[in-house]
Amino acid sequence: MSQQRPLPSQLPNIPDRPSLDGLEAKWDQIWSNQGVYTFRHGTPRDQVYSIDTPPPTVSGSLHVGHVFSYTHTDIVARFWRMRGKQVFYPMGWDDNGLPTERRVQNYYAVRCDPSLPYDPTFVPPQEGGEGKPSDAAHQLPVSRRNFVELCERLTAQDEKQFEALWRHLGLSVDWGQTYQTIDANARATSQLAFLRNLRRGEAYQRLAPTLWDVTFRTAVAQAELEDRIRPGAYHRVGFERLDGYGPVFIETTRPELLPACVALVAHPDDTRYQELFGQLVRVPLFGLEVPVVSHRLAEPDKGSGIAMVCTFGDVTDVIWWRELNLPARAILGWDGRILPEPPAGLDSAAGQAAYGELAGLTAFSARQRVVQLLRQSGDLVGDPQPIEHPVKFFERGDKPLEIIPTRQWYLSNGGVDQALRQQLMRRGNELNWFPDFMRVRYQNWVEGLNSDWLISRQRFFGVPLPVWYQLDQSGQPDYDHPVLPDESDLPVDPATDTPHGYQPEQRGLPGGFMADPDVMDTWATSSLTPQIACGWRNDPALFASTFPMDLRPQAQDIIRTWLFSTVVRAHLEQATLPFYNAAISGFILDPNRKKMSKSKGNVVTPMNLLEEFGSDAVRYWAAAARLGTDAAFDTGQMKVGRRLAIKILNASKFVLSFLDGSVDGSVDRSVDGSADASVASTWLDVTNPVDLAMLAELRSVISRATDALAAYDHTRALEVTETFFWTFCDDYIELVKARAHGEAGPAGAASARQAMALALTTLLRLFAPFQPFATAEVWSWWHGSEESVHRQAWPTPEDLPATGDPAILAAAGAVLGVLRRAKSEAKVSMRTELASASVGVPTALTGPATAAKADIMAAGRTLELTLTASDNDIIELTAVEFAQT
RNA sequence: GGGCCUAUAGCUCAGUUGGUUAGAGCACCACGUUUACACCGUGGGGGUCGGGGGUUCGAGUCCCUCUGGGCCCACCA
Repeated sequence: MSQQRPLPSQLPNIPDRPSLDGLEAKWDQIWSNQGVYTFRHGTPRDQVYSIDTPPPTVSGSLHVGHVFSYTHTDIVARFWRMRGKQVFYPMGWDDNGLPTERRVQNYYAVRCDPSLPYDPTFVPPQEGGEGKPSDAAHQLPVSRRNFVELCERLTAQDEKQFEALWRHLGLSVDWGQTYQTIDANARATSQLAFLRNLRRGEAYQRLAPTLWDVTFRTAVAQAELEDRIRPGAYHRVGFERLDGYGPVFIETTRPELLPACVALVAHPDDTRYQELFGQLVRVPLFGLEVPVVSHRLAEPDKGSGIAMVCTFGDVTDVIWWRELNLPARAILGWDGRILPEPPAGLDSAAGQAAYGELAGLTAFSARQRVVQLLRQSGDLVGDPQPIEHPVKFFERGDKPLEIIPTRQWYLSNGGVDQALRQQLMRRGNELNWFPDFMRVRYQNWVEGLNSDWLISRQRFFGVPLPVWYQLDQSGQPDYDHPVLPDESDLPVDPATDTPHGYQPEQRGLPGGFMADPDVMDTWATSSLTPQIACGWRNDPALFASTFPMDLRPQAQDIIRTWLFSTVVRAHLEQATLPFYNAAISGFILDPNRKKMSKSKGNVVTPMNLLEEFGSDAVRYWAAAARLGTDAAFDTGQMKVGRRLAIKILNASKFVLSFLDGSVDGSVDRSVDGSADASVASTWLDVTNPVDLAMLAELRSVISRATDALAAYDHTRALEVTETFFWTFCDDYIELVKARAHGEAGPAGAASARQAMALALTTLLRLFAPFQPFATAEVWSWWHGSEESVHRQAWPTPEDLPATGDPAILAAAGAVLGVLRRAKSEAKVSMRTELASASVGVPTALTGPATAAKADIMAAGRTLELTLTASDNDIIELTAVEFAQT
């Protein structure tokens, strides 16, 4: 609410030499104590701006890319807060998943064994092991619950460090709103959502070929794949025809899968193989008889045009196997090694002997062995032909994925159900994308889905699937009728908790029960960050006032994972988008234009950066880069940002030095109130055309900056504000300095002082989202530290008078520039007086320039100034006379 | 194989529906101890807008094409 408050007759808080040093710690403390960023519960939805902050992975370190993108989000948060919204700006910590699991194993020298009981008195054998991974033999097995406790303990330390960095950077997060993706509420939320999915038939179990990482020994989802170019070789291998004609030659990159061969396949129109379709051929070495079949996916111009189908060499094999109803003859185990026993059907003595040569070998070694055997038998034609080809990898893995039949949980995501796919496509179109072209990434991904979302993982640290199975009298689980917990019991750990209707002693016994051994994909929890942060499960009032959220800020590389999966969950559970706007930040490139990342070893430690340049400076660098655009790591920009912050301090100090009880520079509108109708009273003193011109220009700056920020274009807002600010400092202040000192009388002084004050209060608020520390510091000189600039109302054009002609300031600046150039070319001080000067001014600018003539003469130390209309369209000096010294 | 982004001064980038002589900052050069600021100020030099073609009175901007860089997707025998 507006209150007319007497201005202090002096402003004692202004230091003689303003400095940025120490502002981060000072203001973080004050903001924290005053709760400047605290979200007010119970605020109606339309007065809330809610942000689905990306929870950083805590088992790593923050790098400069985080500083970059989180700054973008903070600018948005600060803008909307000043626009009067209650900003819901939580911070999550992603401590769920493989990175934490590995780190805890090494740090405490333990490993998770879900079959073990919980030990409440457990003490880890070691604390602080970093560096080399300790091998499994030296890791003490512990229960899942003990393991999770260790994860929580370790990540709590990381989270403190992360929070310290974010505070130093000036993120206006409400630190009372934090969550962890492995905390009890996140686990319960994740399990609850799963149970609801299960109840509606969206989650289901299948025994099916699964993309499998042999290092982590877990299934992985389509979204976690990446192609890598790897060397390989075509091996030309002959299959004996049973009709007595010569052999059929195929080319394969995976000869070790010959014992898993179930058919040969060629295109139905391929004339070369027409007579073979329906016939049997014999697999070399292994003696299996397999049919020759046809399928449209076989490409006549690839290799010999006829391929062997194995169970399973790649995803095409899976398609052929499924669509052609071929038998399964899997030979790879979970560890990626050839299974000890030959598959069904491999009956011949020679075949079994050959298989025995491979059993137990890795795929790589088996391949070499098979090549030797094929050479000996004469079935390999020529030498293998080296090629480079894309191979599917788990994005975190370093061995090629295999495809292994396993029992897994899936969540419907449009990969199978075409109607759902169309709905999700529409959700992507409903969403506002910044920049808009990122929408295409989403569309590409949804269009390319080829299976439902595989959400089960054969890992230990994660949210357990909340499922048990009853065991029949022979001890076999009944997968078709899972035993589920009550929603009120969540979170549960089926490995230690007992389902209703059973006794703990019945675990694992015939007639008893067993736990589903798996945990959920980390994205199965991360995809619920809006539901977790907004209290879907346990705080309906908060949920109502914050969901769907306003903004999802995130990186471009996880559109297919985090963004898409979040859309899926909200669509299935709430039948809405989870958020209305998505702001996609780019990557940070090092000076060689390579993506900066930890693995590339070219990362700068963020805290060092913040300490060296100052947080406002680093924020400036980040703010100067547009959403969706990769940005260069550029300390030059940080220096510029630092210069700007210092300039804000110094210019403000100068302006404030003129303020006393006669000048009301405050536009008294707190962020929680409405515009003060009496604001215009402060305009009455502003009478000089130069002052009015400056304020008119600033009105336009307010409009442009506001429009830009409302459209998530923070770079534009910063640019217009900054450009104006430097003109304000370099031209306007210089023009009116003498008048403000009273050299042109009290009315002129009052006008200049009032105009400067209005400009300053406006500029500080326009800069506040970008330079929170410098602006807070200056605001406190003026209004005391009890009142934060960060809760002031965002400026509106109506705050300032509109009667001025901006051309006056522009013309005055240009004429002043001509006088300065004359002095610069004469190599004299800017203080040097000019006895007289004549300046030719384009006709259209003579009026505006003349309106500022007195200020130009004072700023240019020119005793006699003649402004003449010129046909020329540039401003030029026509005569000058230096004063005698 | 399909698609997206990008190419403007030595560097980092603006350039909003096509419209005077393409801008800023950094860097560079010159000058200046100006009581807001030496973590400074003032002024200056510097660009055939990636190449080629086209539309237009007029193209950095629109179209075609080629090339370089970054990225996404794809069934990888």
